[in-house]
Amino acid sequence: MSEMQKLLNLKAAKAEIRAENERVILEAAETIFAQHGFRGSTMQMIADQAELPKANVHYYFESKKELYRRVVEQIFGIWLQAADSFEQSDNPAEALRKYIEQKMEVSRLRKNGSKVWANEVMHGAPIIQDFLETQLTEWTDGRIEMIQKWIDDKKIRPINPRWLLYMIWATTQHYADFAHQVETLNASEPLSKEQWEDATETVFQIIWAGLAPKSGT
Amino acid sequence: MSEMQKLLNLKAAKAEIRAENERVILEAAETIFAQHGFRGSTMQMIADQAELPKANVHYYFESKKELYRRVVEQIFGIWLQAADSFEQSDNPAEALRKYIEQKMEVSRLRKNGSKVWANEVMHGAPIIQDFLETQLTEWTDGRIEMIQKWIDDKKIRPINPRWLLYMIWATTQHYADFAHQVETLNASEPLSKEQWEDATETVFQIIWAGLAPKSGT
DNA sequence: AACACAGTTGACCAAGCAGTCAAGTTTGAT
DNA sequence: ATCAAACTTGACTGCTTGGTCAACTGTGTT
Repeated sequence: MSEMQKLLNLKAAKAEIRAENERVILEAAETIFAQHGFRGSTMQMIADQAELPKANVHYYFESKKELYRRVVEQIFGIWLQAADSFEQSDNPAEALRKYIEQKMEVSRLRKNGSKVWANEVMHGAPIIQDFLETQLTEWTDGRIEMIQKWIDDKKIRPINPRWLLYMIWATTQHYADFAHQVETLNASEPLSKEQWEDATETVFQIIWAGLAPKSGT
Repeated sequence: MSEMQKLLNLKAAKAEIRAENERVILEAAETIFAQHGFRGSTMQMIADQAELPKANVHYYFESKKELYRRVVEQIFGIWLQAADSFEQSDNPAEALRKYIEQKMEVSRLRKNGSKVWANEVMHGAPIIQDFLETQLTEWTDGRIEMIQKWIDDKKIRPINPRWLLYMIWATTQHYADFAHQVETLNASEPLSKEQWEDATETVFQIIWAGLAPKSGT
């Protein structure tokens, strides 16, 4: 083994421990922050969820704020990833279907992330204001332009694209952020696979029927 | 003045002070809870917002939880009031328009209330679970029946009424709960009167066009 | 003037919490 | 065996905060 190789092995082994622990803590933190909000969560709760001593959590993340910021950043990544599905087709019906399906899937599988994001925005986005002002603004403006083009090409009826986007965000995220209410109104049972599919289809159907130009024109 | 009259005057004067102070504190609490969540809000913040000493707030409300419960109950009242507008017409288009308009109006004028409600539900509704299980369930089931009748009468296309209701709730409440995001994406300006009207109209248009039976059938 | 009683308030306290620290342990290299 | 460096952890600390309390004020009655 060369000097370099040894060093790399050591570094790699240590890096793996670090990576794994950070992953575990971030996952635990997402769960706890989603359930109790930032102030309602304690480092002890997060440590217990991660099955680590509290001091160990502080070893990997300087402060509660820092940990929270990392959780929120991760979520924004997922949000952007889902957003890509908007680009996968030039056909409005297909693009919208893909996007709605993807957002519903995120709501189903990453409920906690969605809740943390909602909480953060609801409280004035103290941590992620810059994301909103830069990346989210750019993405939104781009999508609005795209939808406007569909309107100009008479592929969909003329509506304000911005309110359409908000409608899709709101409707799909509702199933994550208000999951507890949705469950309570479903006889306190989580939605079944069939119900998720039905809800997704219904959301798409209503929005698409609401946008499609009158047939025959 | 009779004995009775005197007593009543005194009682009335005192009751008024109490009523007024409770009103002021509840309003302050709604604002603070909306901004910071339950745990993020301190009694001191609420007292400052109400321009009263902290001990005085405790004189009128036994505990932070009690105060919070009162705020949430008040909001549920507003929610139910808005819900009534669903009943004002037998015509689906009119009933839906009224309901959407009403919910958007609540989002505009009672933003804070909506946020507190969202927060409460997102955290598992620890305080208002009974409301969800009784009143909200009953109301929802009633409305679903009503919408199902519209479908049976071919007044609207066949969709799952439940997902439609969630769509309306989500979309309209989005403008309150995510007001900060909406503002940031509006060049950090609150929506103008025209924008509120336009958004309301767009929401109704998309949903109604999404529901209306194909013309000619 | 004396009293009753609701309302007001500054000062205080005990609990809970984020963050620190110093004394450990583990792992791989020499 | 020894060392270095990353990782682990129980015990501790200072600050924040919900809630209490006892003294005080204002008002209307007798």
